[in-house]
Amino acid sequence: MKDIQQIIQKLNKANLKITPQRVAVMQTLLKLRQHPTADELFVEVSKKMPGISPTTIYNTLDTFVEKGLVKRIKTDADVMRYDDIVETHHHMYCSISDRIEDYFDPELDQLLKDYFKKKQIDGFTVNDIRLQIMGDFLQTQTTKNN
Amino acid sequence: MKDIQQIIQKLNKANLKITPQRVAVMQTLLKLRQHPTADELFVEVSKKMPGISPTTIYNTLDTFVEKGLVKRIKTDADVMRYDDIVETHHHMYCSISDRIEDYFDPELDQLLKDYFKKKQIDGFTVNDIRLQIMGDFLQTQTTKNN
DNA sequence: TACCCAGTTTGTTATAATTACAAACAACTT
DNA sequence: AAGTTGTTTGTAATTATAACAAACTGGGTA
Repeated sequence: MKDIQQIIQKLNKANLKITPQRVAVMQTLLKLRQHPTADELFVEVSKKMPGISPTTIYNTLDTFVEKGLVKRIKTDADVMRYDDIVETHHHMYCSISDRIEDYFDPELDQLLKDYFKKKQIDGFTVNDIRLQIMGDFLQTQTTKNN
Repeated sequence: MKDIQQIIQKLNKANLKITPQRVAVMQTLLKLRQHPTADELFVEVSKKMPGISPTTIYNTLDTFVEKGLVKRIKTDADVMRYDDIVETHHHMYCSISDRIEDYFDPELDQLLKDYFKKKQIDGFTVNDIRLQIMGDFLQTQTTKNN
């Protein structure tokens, strides 16, 4: 198992203690295709390491995300939000507050449309493209909503 | 209140019965800035219409989304997913199954980077751009994962 | 205008994902 | 080898959302 060595290196680089649980979670994450959920990881890791606590999975993943070893898909926000604007637009997510703003840009939409018309993705038909623009709102007045 | 008339028209166009609850939810959604959550809507609508059930809020929103009167931000999927790939990439979401695939495209990344370098968004600093490419995987073998 | 019924709303109850917390434990430093 | 700090565990709490069946109502119709 040479990839265990690599995992250990990764953890070390991130200043994390080497624990069997962390190694197992990372190993499983690397092995699984298809972006697993925390629960899927729990089930899978449990096969190798019965008795591991779900909490550990969550903790470990949080730590990994924090250290940049892993990314969360979807947003970091935690609940569904609703938007009465149905026409094409995108969203700016603030990394500090949980502010989310609309971003309209027909020029960009056209650009993307053209791009994907030219560059087909094989085996996939594109219906809609949504940008999540991550960044910071400049500290003018608002740090609210934390 | 002329916007109530517009709401009624919208609902009619979508073949939905005009109920005070639906009007109130839509009205509130239009009024609130900041993409409210279901719960925020519940609180806000409750002010005008005390006793409205949370379930109604959820039902109403689901119906609105179904009829295209409203959009859900984030994904339609329901849980967080994790990805061990930290380098820039995007995701293709299948509208039929809950399959999610990686999409790598350095050319596109460059394009977007250039685009946003040129076109600044005022009051906002862009750190990262994530595309959610919505569509369908062609029915080759897999309809799994539903 | 009164009636009817499909479509809505409601309350309650269930489920599922995630977090809080404190006690037990183990990795690494010296 | 021992101690401190970081990690894991189990349990219990919280939160968002869905299921369900009973009660109700909007709006077409007799």
